[in-house]
Formats: sequence, structure tokens, C-alpha cells
Amino acid sequence: MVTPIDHRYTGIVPTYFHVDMDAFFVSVEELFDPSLKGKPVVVGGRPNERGVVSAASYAARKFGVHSAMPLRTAYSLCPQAIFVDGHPERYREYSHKVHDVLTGFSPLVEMASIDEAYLDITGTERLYGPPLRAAHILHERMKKATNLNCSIGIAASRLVAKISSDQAKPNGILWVVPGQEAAYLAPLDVRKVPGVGKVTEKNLHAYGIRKVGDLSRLDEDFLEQRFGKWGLALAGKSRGLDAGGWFDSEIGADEGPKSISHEHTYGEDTADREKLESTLARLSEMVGRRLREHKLEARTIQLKLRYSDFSTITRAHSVPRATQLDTEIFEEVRDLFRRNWKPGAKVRLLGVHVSGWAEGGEQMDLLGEERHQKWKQTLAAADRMRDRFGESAVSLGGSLRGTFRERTHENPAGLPGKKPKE
DNA sequence: TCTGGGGTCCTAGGACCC
DNA sequence: TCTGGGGTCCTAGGACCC
Repeated sequence: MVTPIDHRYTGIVPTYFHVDMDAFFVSVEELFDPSLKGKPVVVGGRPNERGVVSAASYAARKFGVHSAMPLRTAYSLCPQAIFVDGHPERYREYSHKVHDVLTGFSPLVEMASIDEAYLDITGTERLYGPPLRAAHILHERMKKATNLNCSIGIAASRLVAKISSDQAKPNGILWVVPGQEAAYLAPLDVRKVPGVGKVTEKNLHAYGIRKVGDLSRLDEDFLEQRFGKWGLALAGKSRGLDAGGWFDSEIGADEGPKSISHEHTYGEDTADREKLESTLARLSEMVGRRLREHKLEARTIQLKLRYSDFSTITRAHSVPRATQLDTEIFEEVRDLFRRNWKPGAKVRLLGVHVSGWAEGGEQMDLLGEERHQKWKQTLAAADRMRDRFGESAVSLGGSLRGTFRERTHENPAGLPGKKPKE
């Protein structure tokens, strides 16, 4: 475990790298199928499926295809593109390789997503030389170890490092020299600032604010009045400051997840109650499994329900005793579903989301505790089966057919007692 | 254009407590 | 009896990111 450096106390101007892999998913696909190289490739699914583009090759981008675009739209823009489903396991594997390269370079590494990371390389001059030279060394190492290209932004704040890595793409390095942040940012569109999306951009445009320079010239009070806390943060960002200002960007603080969720969009909307509830059972299993992997227990369980017209509701319930059990999650989410679904209304998407990790977990009576432990062991065994034989090897789908006992006063968790007779 | 899936953070109102 | 204020938890929704 490496202790992050808090530069507020060292008084040294820090140096951050933002390392961003170029067209990551597409590049990994090319490693496994070199014939894809140079061609328009779209990762995300088949062109006639419901779904969006996860990643597009640079050749596909020339046709206007970009990530988050509906697959059908991508197809109409570029019918000759090669559409692939993608291989999440491969991306995770290569993400680990990337992480290994980075930690071999500097101990202060924070993966920001599957394909990007922040590094604190403050004080490594004697080892790697000045920042640009250090970045070149890292760039070479990355290519050698993974056969993948990356782009590197260098700056005294994480924010500016991130923006400059984007400007460096593809396969480039860009250093914003300390002191030049505001000048560098001023001509950029406000949309380039991480956190400014479609909505905020539109709101800013309404005030005639189009460039980061326009933002930085405004009064902080004005921004706070109109955009609240977020406006104040924007004022700082427009000058290149991270959330807490300069020297407030610890790298390497590794916290676990704050929530876990799984959701499913149907190929065709459905109002079939059994189908819907069995989807909830499957999603509950997936969520329970992840909870056990992370050794977490959740108190708040949430259902997400999207109808054909895309209107979406979420309904949550917090239970007194935290759980990591598929059955308990499923029963909660099924209750929420039954109370909120308008029977007959066609459903596009269902989701199961858990959060609110328990600190200690409350005591159960002895009998309950014993059954609880047995049930935990059963699920752990099922997890191992899935590891060996695949996801479909074991299912609690049987819960829909009454394998599990209903909740009763004696059995509040609805845990199975003795094995039901066949 | 007909809109995934996995996350984080923020806002805002109401309940409840002191 | 017209009535405070702060803190925390819960719930719902939404913007945003990759």
C-alpha cells in the first residue's frame, strides 16, 4: 500500500500524468484480429440491435460514428463498417496489463476507468528526467508491453492533464507548463471541461458563455448564484484547478465501490410478468454475486423500470438488516416491482441496484444465524460452480416456481429451511 | 439518430429527532 | 394557539463519465 502524497503540505508544484489509451476496445480487438486494422470498426453490437456504440475506430469516426451513438444510426452513417459485440474479459485483461505498466513506472497510480489513469510523478526527475522525457519513456514502455497506443497529458493539476491528453490524441504527448493553464484553456469550448455535458453546455450558451475563457472572466458569485455549488466548481475549473484547488489531488486512494447494479434492456419490449420477474431474479443473482466478491452487504435495494416510451422510474427500499443474498435482494426488488409496475404496460428495461453498505451488520437470533450461514455457504458453492462451468450452470430461477419459502414471522428472511421434498 | 450498462455525484423534499 | 432551526436518513430524479 502506497500512501498518497498531499501536495498541499509539501509546497512543491506537482506533476500529474493523465494516460488515456487510444480507441481502447477497438485496439484490443485488432490485437486478436489484425485484419481489422485500418478498417472502420464499431464495437457495441450488431447494427440492427438495440444499443449504442462503445467504441469506434478512427476510420469509422471519419464517417461521423462516435461512442454513445445508437448502433442503427452508426449503420446508416457507415454501412460498410465491421460491427463486433466486443469482449469485456479481454478489455479487463488488457486493462490489468496497462495497470502493471503504470505501477512499474510510478507507485502513485489511480485507474480512473478501464482505459485511463492518473499518475503522480512529482519528484521523479532524477529517475526519468523532465516531464516530457518521462512521458516518452512511459509511452515506449506501454507500446512494448501491450502493443497498444496511448496519449499522455502532463500538467500541475489532474484536470488540465486530462484535458491535454484528449488534445494529444491520437498517440501523442502534451505538456501544459505550470503557470500557463488559464492561457491554454481559454480558447477551448466549455464542453471540453470534464463535467460539462449537453445540458450544462446549453445553459452556459444561454448566457453567451462558449469558451473556457468566457467562464474564467465571470464573477464567482454570478456562477454560484446561477449554477449553485457546481457553478463555483466551474469557476475553479476554468482556471485549471482541481476540486479543492491546486495541491489537492491525491492519487492512489483506492476506495471500494459505492454501489453495484445490473440492468437489462429487452430486444423487444415485454409485458409478460413471468418473463419480467425471471429477469429480476437473474439480475438479483448477478448483484448478489458481486456483493459476495467484494465482501459487502447492502441495506438499500433499488428497482429501475423503463417503459416503452423511455419514461423511467426508480423505487428503493432500505432494509433493517444488510444483505448479500440473492434471495433477499430478489424478494425486495420483486415487491417493489409488483407495487409499481402497471400491469400490461410494456417494459423496455429492468435494473437492480444496491448501495448503503452496512458497517457491522445487526445480530440475528441463533437459529436465523445458523440458517443464514448455511445459505451463504450454498451461494459460495454456486459461485464456484459458475466460475468453473459458466454463468448458466446454476440458477435461482427456481424461486419463481416456489422453491423458496415465503417470508413468515418465524422466517423473516424467507430463507430455505430443510430442503424441500421433490 | 430512437436512445447500453456500469458507475459517481448533486439536488430537493419529507420524516424524524433534539 | 400559525409556529425555529439544524442534522441525518430516506427516496426520486437527473447530469455526467467511459
